[in-house]
Amino acid sequence: MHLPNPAPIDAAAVLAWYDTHARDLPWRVSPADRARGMAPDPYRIWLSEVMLQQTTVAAVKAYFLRFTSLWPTVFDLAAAPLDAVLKEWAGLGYYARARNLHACAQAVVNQHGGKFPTTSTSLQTLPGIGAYTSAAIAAICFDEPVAVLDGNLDRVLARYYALPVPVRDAKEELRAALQASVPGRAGDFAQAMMDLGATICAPRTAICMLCPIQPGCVGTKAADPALYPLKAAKAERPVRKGHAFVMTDPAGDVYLQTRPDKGLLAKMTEVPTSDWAVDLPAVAYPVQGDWHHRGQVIHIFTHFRLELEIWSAAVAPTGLDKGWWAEPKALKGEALPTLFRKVLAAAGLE
DNA sequence: AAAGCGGGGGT
DNA sequence: ACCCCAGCTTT
Repeated sequence: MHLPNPAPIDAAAVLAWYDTHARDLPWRVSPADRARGMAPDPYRIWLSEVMLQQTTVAAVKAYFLRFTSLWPTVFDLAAAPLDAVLKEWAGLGYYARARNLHACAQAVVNQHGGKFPTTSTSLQTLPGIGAYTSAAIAAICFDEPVAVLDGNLDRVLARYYALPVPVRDAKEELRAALQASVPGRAGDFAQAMMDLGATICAPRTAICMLCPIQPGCVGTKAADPALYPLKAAKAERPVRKGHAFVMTDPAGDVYLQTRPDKGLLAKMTEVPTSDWAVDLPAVAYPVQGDWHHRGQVIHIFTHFRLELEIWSAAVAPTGLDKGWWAEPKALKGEALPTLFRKVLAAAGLE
């Protein structure tokens, strides 16, 4: 074991800090309102938590406000077409989240009468809700005394315990240590610890002087807390290359199509491309036309770097049947991931 | 247990 | 250039 006898976090100190330093977030019930008995809306907490998976608060805010404006309740979201949800999600990334979000809304409506389950165990059976999100919803909405452990908390706890191994190799120990620290105000505690990780114990800077749990922090005693968490070996990012084809018809409309149901950017909108390969494939234009090279687009995915050669041409609107022709001014409303917005921009559209 | 899956902002 | 973020699902 790496933590033979981990001291619990001083939850009272964390909560006292939170009472005066809680961030003001669109989906949050403030600690003062919570103390008055105001309870968070599980729909809004769920929506925010799904959006926040691997995504920063700053990026989420506008999407959250847009979604709750369009679909104020889980019934509204469940009744929306998946296409509309994907369009609104475009640009936020990890598009499986949007498909699971829609499926989850429908499950809540059709199988739970429109009410979210109230325990972490039952929440975890829903699409797109895993260990973290189920715990977060149960704690924040229903004060279930459960450990809410995310990447943010991994870092805080690795520092607090001066964890001598990468977090990956001690995940359950950290969870047990956090679980042993959860107080009655479980929801506020969960949110407080995340605020602590975001504002005090941040990835590169730890403002230990302001930290409510600095007295018990082994990382500050033993060494520089910023040394933690220890990093596992890094994997190199491979490169893939391909061609992208932007076609306009005599009316100036752009040819778009829908990506396959599974895999990368599933069901999102794209322009035709070649395969993406280690060696740049030979150019094979989709149809005849006066093709021009419009430069290169580089896009970084988590697991590879993509380099696309951009080609554009004015073509006759025949011989293409999979997709549709879209007016350039309507591109903003399409379910285009950032990659293909870059492609269209390189071709002089958008 | 490992791999696949986006995008953006901070440093 | 690199890091990392309120992770989940599939294999």
